[in-house]
Amino acid sequence: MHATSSDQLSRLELAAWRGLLRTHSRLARELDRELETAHGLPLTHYEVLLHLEAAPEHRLRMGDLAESVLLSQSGVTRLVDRLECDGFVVRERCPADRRGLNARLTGEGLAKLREARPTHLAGIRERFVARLSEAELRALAAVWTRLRPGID
Amino acid sequence: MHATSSDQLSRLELAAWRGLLRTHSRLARELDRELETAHGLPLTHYEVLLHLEAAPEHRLRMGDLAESVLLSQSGVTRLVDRLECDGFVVRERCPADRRGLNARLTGEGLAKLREARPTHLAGIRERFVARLSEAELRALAAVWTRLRPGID
DNA sequence: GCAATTTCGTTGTCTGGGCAAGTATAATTC
DNA sequence: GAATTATACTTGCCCAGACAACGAAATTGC
Repeated sequence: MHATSSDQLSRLELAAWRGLLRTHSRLARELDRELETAHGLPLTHYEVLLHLEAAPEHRLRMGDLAESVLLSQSGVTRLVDRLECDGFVVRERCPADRRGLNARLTGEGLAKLREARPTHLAGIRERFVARLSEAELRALAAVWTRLRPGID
Repeated sequence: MHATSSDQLSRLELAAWRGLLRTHSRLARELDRELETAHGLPLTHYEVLLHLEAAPEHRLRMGDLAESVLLSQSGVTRLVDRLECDGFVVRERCPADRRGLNARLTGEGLAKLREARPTHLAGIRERFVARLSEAELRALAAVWTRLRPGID
């Protein structure tokens, strides 16, 4: 094995780390392009629709949505603006807490999601899932679990 | 095992995929913040310095640099602009091909890199490397290899 | 029940980065 | 060797997203 001094990374460590950066960068770019050209839908938009579909009654508070799609609150405000313009989502004042808003998926939004989903799933499958064995998928999932913050 | 139909992902597949997105997002954000607050150096800047240091004579063509840091050419043009303002890098017309430019690391740039490196390495170690076993690191490296484009 | 504080979302502003067009040099073709 | 084509960067323009400041509603403390 390579020595692992405190102020440098071994080749293995470096490969594991830089691979994450490179792979993510490439896959995110490719999948976004694919979705955009096939359906005129950027990946961020797709992800909002997806999370809304999965939510009870197809609605989510703005803040929860932000967390789901890994964006800042203001980022989501504007993202939902665009989706509302497209008619894929509507904002509804939340009755229980009148500060809050629910973003709700419209029929049109759901239709768009269903149209785009096969493309995206196929893209993930082709570039990611299908290239890995079940053992490798398990290993990945285990790694992500281990890396969750606050878990020592 | 979960069935793997052609138009949806199994839980395992989903966990492997979404984990990549989440983990990358969180780590990139945290490491960038850390470097920025500790040394006033964004992660992208750090990466340029790092790749230049590793290059022969501490210099790289703009295009090669773009590839290294996973950015577009215009992105690197502007990134090098900023680094040149900071005095960490200089552009030198390439004698062999006078269209081209080399970005060269300055002494100041090298000093800054050396100042920032321990912070960044410690960050990677703490959040990533140290949480994984050697077997897991190997598994990750293997996965990245498998996912390289054009490899079936 | 009225302040003080906290929470939820939006808005103003700024910055980084992508694409397409532009400029300059090199390579190729005839 | 002149004209075309290709390559290496830069620039103009645009867009998405972050942060901080803000308003509105809820919660807490007294």
